[in-house]
Amino acid sequence: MHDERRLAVLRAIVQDYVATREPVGSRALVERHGLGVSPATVRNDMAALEDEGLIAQPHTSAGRVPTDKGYRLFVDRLTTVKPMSTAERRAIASFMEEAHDLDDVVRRSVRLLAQLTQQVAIVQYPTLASSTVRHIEVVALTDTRLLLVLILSTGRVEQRLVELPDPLDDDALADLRTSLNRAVTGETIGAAVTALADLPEQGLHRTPVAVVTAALIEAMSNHRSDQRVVVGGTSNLARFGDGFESTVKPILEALEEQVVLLKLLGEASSGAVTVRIGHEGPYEELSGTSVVASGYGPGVHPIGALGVVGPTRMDYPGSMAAVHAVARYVSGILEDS
Amino acid sequence: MHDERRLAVLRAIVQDYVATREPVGSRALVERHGLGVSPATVRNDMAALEDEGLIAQPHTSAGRVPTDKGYRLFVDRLTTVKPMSTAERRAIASFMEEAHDLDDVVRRSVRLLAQLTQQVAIVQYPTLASSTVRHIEVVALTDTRLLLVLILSTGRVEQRLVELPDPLDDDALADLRTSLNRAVTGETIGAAVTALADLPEQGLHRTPVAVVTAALIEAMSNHRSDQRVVVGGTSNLARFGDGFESTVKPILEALEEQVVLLKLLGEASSGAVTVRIGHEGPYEELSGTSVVASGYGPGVHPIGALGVVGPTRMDYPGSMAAVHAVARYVSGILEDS
DNA sequence: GCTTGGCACTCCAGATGCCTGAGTGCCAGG
DNA sequence: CCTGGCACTCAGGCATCTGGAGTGCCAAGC
Repeated sequence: MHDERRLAVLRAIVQDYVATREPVGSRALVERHGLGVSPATVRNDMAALEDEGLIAQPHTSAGRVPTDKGYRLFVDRLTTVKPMSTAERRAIASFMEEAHDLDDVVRRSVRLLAQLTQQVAIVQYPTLASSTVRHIEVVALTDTRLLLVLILSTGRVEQRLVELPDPLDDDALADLRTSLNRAVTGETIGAAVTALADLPEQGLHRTPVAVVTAALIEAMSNHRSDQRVVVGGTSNLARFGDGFESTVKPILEALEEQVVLLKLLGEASSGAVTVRIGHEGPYEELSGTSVVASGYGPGVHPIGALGVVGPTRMDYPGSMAAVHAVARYVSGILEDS
Repeated sequence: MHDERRLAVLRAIVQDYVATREPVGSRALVERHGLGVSPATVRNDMAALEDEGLIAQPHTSAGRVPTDKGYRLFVDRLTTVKPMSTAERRAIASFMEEAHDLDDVVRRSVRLLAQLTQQVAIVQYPTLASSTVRHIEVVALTDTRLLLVLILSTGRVEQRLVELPDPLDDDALADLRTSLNRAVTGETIGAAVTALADLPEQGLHRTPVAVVTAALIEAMSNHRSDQRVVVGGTSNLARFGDGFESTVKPILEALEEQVVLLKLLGEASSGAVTVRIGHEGPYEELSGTSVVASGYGPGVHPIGALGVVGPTRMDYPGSMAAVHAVARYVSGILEDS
């Protein structure tokens, strides 16, 4: 059987449906794409595709719409990687290279992704787990209140305020600063935590040093603070179309929950773009949406992730290309910083 | 004439319309509120109110709806300050007191406001202009790359990465650090900028010191970084009701533009709650929305602002009370930190 | 002079019914 | 295996109708 033509029909259906947002019929299909066969033939193919669960019709005598399974097949086998135009590459580069600060990089990435894909963009900060400690700074705000500033290799800067039981004089402060840095500088977060726990004074209770190290350990191992995510392009939800309550609201809710966002981004290795379509995701309410995501980071192991969220009916090739490009660019920036 | 009754009618109309989202008629009015008069009388009053432009009817033979002017009169003269219940006060306190870090305070405030008002909440970080410099830390990442960390009295921490033309050794770094801090610690941002500009080495070009001070001056006077705003509760937009494209989309767009947000919050003195209703705002597209905002900060001069955005048809007394309470709470926290 | 009941009028919203066009499935012939 | 033809289905648009909620005005009453 002409299996390839059937797949071509599927591809055409996906493309047309994405473009028009309307169920696509056999006649329109042969007209808009140059399949050299008659509508009747296409109808037969469609029937077969429907049997396989790749497409469906909203009601009898309406056109066909791809199912989640259909989209899946489309992205897995029918998508040709659409490279970004050089103009686009240039635009990305010039927009991103103005950023030096990590915050800047993240914020710009979000805007860029949202802009490129016309969808909601999500960018996760580099995880703490994949960073090493570059420096710890201890600043006395008053004599019983310290600000700890933790500077990580990825450019992240975490702050923490601690209240001391007893005042600490300048010399003690300097000692503390050097001993802390000696213990943890250059270490991974995991190693730093154990190094801090092993510090001689750690055993004693309620000493300033003990309080500070405890706060640092808490800051480093606290998963909540690890989950920093930035969202942008929410106004693109307006393009979502019909069914506000049922589709947009759950998304807005999800976007407010960092935990949910992180689950959506999932784990992807750097460089590889993951696509999660409709029901494949962990949340029932988000069944009408897809997520295109990628890890980023210098090596193979990602240190963070970014992606876009949109309706299942979305431009997968375009989104995948954009996510891929931005992830690569961010990786590059982080590499040499 | 019975002016007070007319106002009572207006108040009743506003309350009912806010509650039901539907134009309110004369009969329903006398039934739901205990006005001791007949529907016919109320109709006369309504006609008068309509002449004054305080209410309007969507079409002949429909109930009445308050106009912007009507809401304005309502908030100015007909609103009795509804104090928060002690339970609510307690909830606010317990939720907020877990925050120490400024970031924490801001994030929690947003959530809290969104929760209390069931609307979109906006919280601005303390402005740089109203802060004094507490400390400047200079960390060498490599020998030609420094991370400047600027710690302000309000708890804000700004970072900036600078690239040096020539390597800087440890001693020079220490000198730099102390001289910077001697120059600016305790100064207001404005004074700090001039102090930095007056540093002896500033004149020389391309020295490390010159590069660093230039970066600091830029960081302190850069208005873009001054405009940090956090938004939350966007999923409450779903309660907005009808007209997605026309109402919700412009709001989502506005929420992505920091500049617009700041304009919306406007300037309010600390402690006083401002209400901007519909067309009173600077943006035509946001004519269906109102903003309830307040400055916060220890003294009378606000160091930041926060508020909520919602449909003109919103619960003004409740929102005003919530905004007021949160602003006061945030002021309190910042006072003793 | 304000209030009130009555009454005629308006007009939206929802229900009903009809019709058209797009699209399908199937069959018989090439 | 493709194709043209044909009967069938059904959503969506359009017109029509009706009920009900609400109004404005007027004349009578307190």
